[in-house]
Amino acid sequence: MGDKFQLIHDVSPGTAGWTVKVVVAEKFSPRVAQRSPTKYQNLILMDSEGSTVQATLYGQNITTFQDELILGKTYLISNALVKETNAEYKAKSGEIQWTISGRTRIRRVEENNSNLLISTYSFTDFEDLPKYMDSNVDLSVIGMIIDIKPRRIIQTRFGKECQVQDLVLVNKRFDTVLLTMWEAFVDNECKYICQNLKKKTCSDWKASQSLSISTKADSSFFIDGEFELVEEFKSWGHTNSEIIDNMISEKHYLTSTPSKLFSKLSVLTDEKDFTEIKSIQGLKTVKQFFWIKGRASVKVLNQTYWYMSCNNCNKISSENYGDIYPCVFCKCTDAKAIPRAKVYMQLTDPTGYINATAIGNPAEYFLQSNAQILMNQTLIPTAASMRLSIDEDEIFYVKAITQELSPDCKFEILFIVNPSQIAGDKNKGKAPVEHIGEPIKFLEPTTKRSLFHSDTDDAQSSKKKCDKSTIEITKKNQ
DNA sequence: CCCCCCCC
Repeated sequence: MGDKFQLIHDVSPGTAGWTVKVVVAEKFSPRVAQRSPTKYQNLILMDSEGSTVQATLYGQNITTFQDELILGKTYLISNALVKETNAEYKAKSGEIQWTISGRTRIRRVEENNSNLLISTYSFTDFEDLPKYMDSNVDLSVIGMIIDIKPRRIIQTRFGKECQVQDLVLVNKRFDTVLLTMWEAFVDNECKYICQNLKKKTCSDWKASQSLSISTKADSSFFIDGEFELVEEFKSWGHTNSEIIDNMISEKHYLTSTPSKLFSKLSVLTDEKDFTEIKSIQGLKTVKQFFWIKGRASVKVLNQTYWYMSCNNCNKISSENYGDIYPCVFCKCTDAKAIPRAKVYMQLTDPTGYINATAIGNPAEYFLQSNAQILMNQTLIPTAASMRLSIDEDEIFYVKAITQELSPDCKFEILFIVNPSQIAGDKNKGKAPVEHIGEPIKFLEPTTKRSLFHSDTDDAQSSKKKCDKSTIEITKKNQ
């Protein structure tokens, strides 16, 4: 890791223009907030000095960035939202948290910093595992996978059905342990391991497949995509390929496993990991559309009247104007970063007022400006530089988004129609042909889910899954 | 369709 970049400690709330090179040291499973339907995912990032910072992803960004921030990989990160952790919860003052969102710039660096990462782990010897049985401690082990058993369904003591799958690990002393993967780990990590197993010849695989497992909290465990994480196991595997071959083919560690030795180190018993159905039953986002005839004006002058966007999907971009880049949202490989107008304003009619946001065309129409001008404008605008209020009635098509736990609706202006454009009452109730706004598109509801996302998506519906992996002890192989 | 923020 070079040192031309800042370190985690150099970045405080308000620090500008920073870039930190980090390794994704831990990646926790996405969770649903206890007091709101918000989904969040915490990561631990580590810089070249081994300092760490907690980074959080929210909502849709979790799936958006899941292939972007891979455990064990190195990234250059800039422009994350940096703030002190909530005073209500922080253990000590000065604790910093990064929020990763669409405006965060993330660049993959092809560097292997696994040694740095590994150096922060303390691994428990397989032979010491029995003393931790049933103690519910978090620990890490390191080893090579030499077998994957079929997945199976078990019933927990609460009657819940869980899918599990066993892996057999071997360490450098040829001790074996059975690692049981639970729920989402079966769908994700086990599937991933199996895929790689099929792609490679047996000797390639066993010689290079190495991993470290952390049962820390609900953290994912490490499996490096290219299996380069634990170099030392590569050479060990090559040197001892005959013995490992024999273990794989003979499987004598299985026949010599007394079932009574199977005892879980940790069981999912934490009641607070489960969600009461009644607390999620009524939750839904209500969206309503309606028309308002009235006037609009900007009340908050000091706001940002634009954001950098993807020319393909309009989502926020972390790139510089004009740059061609792969968009994390729409996956367009040659997206272009272009400004998009945005304005926060107040709508009034004789009965009252609401605050509303307009984005894109309606914003440009209202401001009588365009995104590029807005982007280049450095001073707080005045009425001379853009229109800040409309002095005659216009018709606004507004979307209301009611948010759980937020007392106020948020309003968004989808388009603006000048009343003169509407000829008489014949068009009443119809969308006008000429409107100032985005083209109206009627899209089939789409789902962005893919198989590999099912973990996160299920996590919010069924709340927290039991995604801990437990280590079960098998008889040693010698 | 887009912005903002969000959790322990």
